[in-house]
Amino acid sequence: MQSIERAAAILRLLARGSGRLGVGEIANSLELAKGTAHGILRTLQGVGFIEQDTATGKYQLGAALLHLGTSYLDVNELRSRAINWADALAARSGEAVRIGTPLEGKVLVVHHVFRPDDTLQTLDVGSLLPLHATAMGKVLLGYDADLAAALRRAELESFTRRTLVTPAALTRALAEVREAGWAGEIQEYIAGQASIAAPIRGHGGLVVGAIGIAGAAERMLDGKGHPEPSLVNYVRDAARAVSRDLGAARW
Amino acid sequence: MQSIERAAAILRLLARGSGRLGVGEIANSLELAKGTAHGILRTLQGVGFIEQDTATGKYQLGAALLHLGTSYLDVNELRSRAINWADALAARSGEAVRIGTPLEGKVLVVHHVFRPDDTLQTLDVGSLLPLHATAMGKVLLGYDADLAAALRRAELESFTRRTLVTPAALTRALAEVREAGWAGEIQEYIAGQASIAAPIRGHGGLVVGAIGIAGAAERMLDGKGHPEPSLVNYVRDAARAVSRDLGAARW
DNA sequence: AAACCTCGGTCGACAATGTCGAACGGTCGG
DNA sequence: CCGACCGTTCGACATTGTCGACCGAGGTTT
Repeated sequence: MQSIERAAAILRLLARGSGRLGVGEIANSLELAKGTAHGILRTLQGVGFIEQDTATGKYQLGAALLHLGTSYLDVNELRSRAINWADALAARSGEAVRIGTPLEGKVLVVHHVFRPDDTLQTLDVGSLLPLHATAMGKVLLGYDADLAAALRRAELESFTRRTLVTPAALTRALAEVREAGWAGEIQEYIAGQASIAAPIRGHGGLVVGAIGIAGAAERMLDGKGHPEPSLVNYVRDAARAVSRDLGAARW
Repeated sequence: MQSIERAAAILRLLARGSGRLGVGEIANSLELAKGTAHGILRTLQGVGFIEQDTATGKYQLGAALLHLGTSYLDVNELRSRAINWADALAARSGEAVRIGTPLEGKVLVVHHVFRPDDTLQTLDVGSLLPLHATAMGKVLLGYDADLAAALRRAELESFTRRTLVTPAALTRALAEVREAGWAGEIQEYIAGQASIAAPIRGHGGLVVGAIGIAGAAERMLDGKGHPEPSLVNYVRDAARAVSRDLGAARW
């Protein structure tokens, strides 16, 4: 059903570009005839998925998507089961908690609990984080061979001096994740920040997501520069609890 | 482009039903052949807009929609311009602030600032509120004749004893809104709650949204049971400020 | 001020594409 | 064990989306 696929590609393009795009730019990016692109755009506008700036004639994402997106949150079982455990984990660890699931070669944040007592934070439910530079991403990569294989074909973007950018380093890290049953990340995504995450398993023991905490490196690490063991245990306990709620038998 | 329209109808259906639906149910609701519905569903699944429960075979909304929805928030000019004024309004009024825009005969909440000092609230960005039972909705209806005409063909749902359910009462209320330049609502949506809202105007003075506060009726009303004048002024000032930011010349 | 370019939008002919209904195989309930 | 129901597959048909050339408006350059 190629017209729907093309429509989806247009929406993804508009979401990535973070701005307004014209018919010509869209048709060019997707290698479509201008007329074809125009037809799809007009239909998407009709259903409210995109809006057109009356002044410039350019297109941007539409309001109907916001409602669909939050409706997804209501239905998402991973999120609804994890929500209580996430609050508890935030209270025990004193750090911000996130729950993520893979999407388009990134980690989609489906839930986010702010760090207790710190009010100036922005909610990043719906944002996409890199797979190779976050603890949640490493967990998902470690337990999903397809995901790891897909990433190996792409270039590993560097965010800080400590980001793992070579496939060899990443492969080694993922093996450690599988052995340990959890993942850590120290200043590989944001300088001064570290994170810890563990896998959430669904029905048959399959990893469907990850739960993790993130915060200032000095709070997350012990004297030897490793992730604080007590925090690791909090995260692993939370992950196991959520997995149990989801029906994963013996994890 | 009917296949895209049908795909959008399926997504709306899944968002409304707040649960998983089977191929048969979807095909029935939309009066499609089962085979046709299946084709669209499989494509939507391919692009991540829906997911299929492996156990029951039923379909639900997918993760890609969450990212698109939050991407919409990033590009929405109404929201980005209003965000600072909304914080100020919340601080001055001491109440929760919402910004809304019309969508599918409802009010879509595009921004929400919690009431200061009260932490136990749920973020309802992305939710849909009724047009006829909220102050924001009345504002949008008062300044958009098409919207009001569309609602007149539908039944007015009753939420509390005070909800306006007759077209005559609503028409009268909307006339008052236009005359006063703001709208109030007292226990018409949720018992014990009241709200005040004012219109936000875009470029040519056209009303593109509404900003309002909502809270416990005893805090929102003066001795005579009317919306507290000082709060009304705070809301109107905020609405004017946002309108100015959006380029509305002399409002 | 006139010529030019770029942009979003329109149109009509062609065929690729999505539609439909019937048939298949699985599971669940009686 | 039978029957009903479900998601899925398949192939023939024609509807529907695709394409590229053309149009007119707005802005820029000459």
